[in-house]
Amino acid sequence: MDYRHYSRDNLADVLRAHGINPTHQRIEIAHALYSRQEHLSADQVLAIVNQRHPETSRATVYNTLNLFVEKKLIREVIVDPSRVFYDPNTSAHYHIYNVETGRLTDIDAADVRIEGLPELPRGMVTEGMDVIIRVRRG
Amino acid sequence: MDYRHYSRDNLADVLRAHGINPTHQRIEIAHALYSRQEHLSADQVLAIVNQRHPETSRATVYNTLNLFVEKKLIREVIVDPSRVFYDPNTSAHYHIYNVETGRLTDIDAADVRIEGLPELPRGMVTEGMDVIIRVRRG
DNA sequence: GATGCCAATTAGACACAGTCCAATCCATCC
DNA sequence: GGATGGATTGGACTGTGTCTAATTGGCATC
Repeated sequence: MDYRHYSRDNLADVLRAHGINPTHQRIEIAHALYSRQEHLSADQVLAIVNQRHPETSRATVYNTLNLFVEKKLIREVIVDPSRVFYDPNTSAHYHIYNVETGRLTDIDAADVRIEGLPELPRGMVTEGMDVIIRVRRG
Repeated sequence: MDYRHYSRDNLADVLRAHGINPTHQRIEIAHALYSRQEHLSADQVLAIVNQRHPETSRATVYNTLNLFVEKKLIREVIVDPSRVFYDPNTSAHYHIYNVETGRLTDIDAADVRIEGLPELPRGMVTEGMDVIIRVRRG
C-alpha cells in the first residue's frame, strides 16, 4: 500500500480497500493522521479536523478512530495513562516515548532482534507486541 | 530486598527503607499488592483494602500508589487505556497481556535478549523499557 | 497527661477521556 | 421524488483519576 500521496481521493481508495465506506468525515480524519504521519490523540484529531469549516462531532471522531483500528488502518499506542495515541504507521515498529514532552518516535522493527521470549501458553496467539522505551532529558 | 514474608511489620520496614513513613493505610495498600504478587488496578486495591474494617479513602489509595511509584516500591504498567495497573515486582521484566481477560503475566527480562535498538538522541536517558505481548485465545 | 505541630487522611467536588443513545441527516437505489 | 439504512450528531452519562479545604492522628515537648 502506497501512502505517499495523501490526497483525499487517494485516501478514499485506501478506506475502500479496508472495507470502510469513505464518508467526508472519515476522509478528513484519515487525512489528519496520514498527512502528518504523526501520533495524535483523539482530541488532537478532533481539533485538526475542525480547523476546516465543517464541524465534526466528538462521537464521530471516536467512532471512526475505533473503526480504523478494527480495520487495521491505524494502530493504537498505549503509553500514557491519560490518553490513547493513534498511529498511521501499521508496519512492524516500536516506539520511543519522551515522558516529558509526550512525543512519540518510531523505531523500525526490522532493525531490532528480540530473542528468548517464552512460548505462549497453549491455545494462545499473539495479537501484537509493543516495545516502548521511555526517555527523558538526562 | 527480601519480599518473601509479607507481614505488616516487615512491610513497615520496607516502606521505611524506601523513605516512606509507614502509616496504617500505606501498610495495608502495600500488603494488598505484595501478599498477592499480582497486578492490581487502583480500584482493585481500594476494594481489597476496604474488605478489612477500616474504610480507606479513594484519595489515599491514589496518593499512596503514586507515592510508591515515585519511591520505586512498585511500578506502573500501562497496557489498558481505561486503567493503570500496579506491579509489586520492580525487577527487570516484561509482560504478557491477555486482552480478553485483562490478566497480566510476567516475563523475566534476564531470559530475553534485545539487540539492534537505536542510540538515543544525545542528551536523552532511558527511564525504562516496556515490552508487552498482547495475546488472545486463538 | 495536656498542648502544639505537621504530615497524612478524608469527603466531596471536579476534570477529562471516552461511551452510549435516541434523533436526525444523507447518499443511494428504485 | 420516496424509501431505506448506514453515518453522524448533541448531549447525557460513566469511570478513572486529581484537587482542595477541613479534619485527624501520631509524636515530640512541656
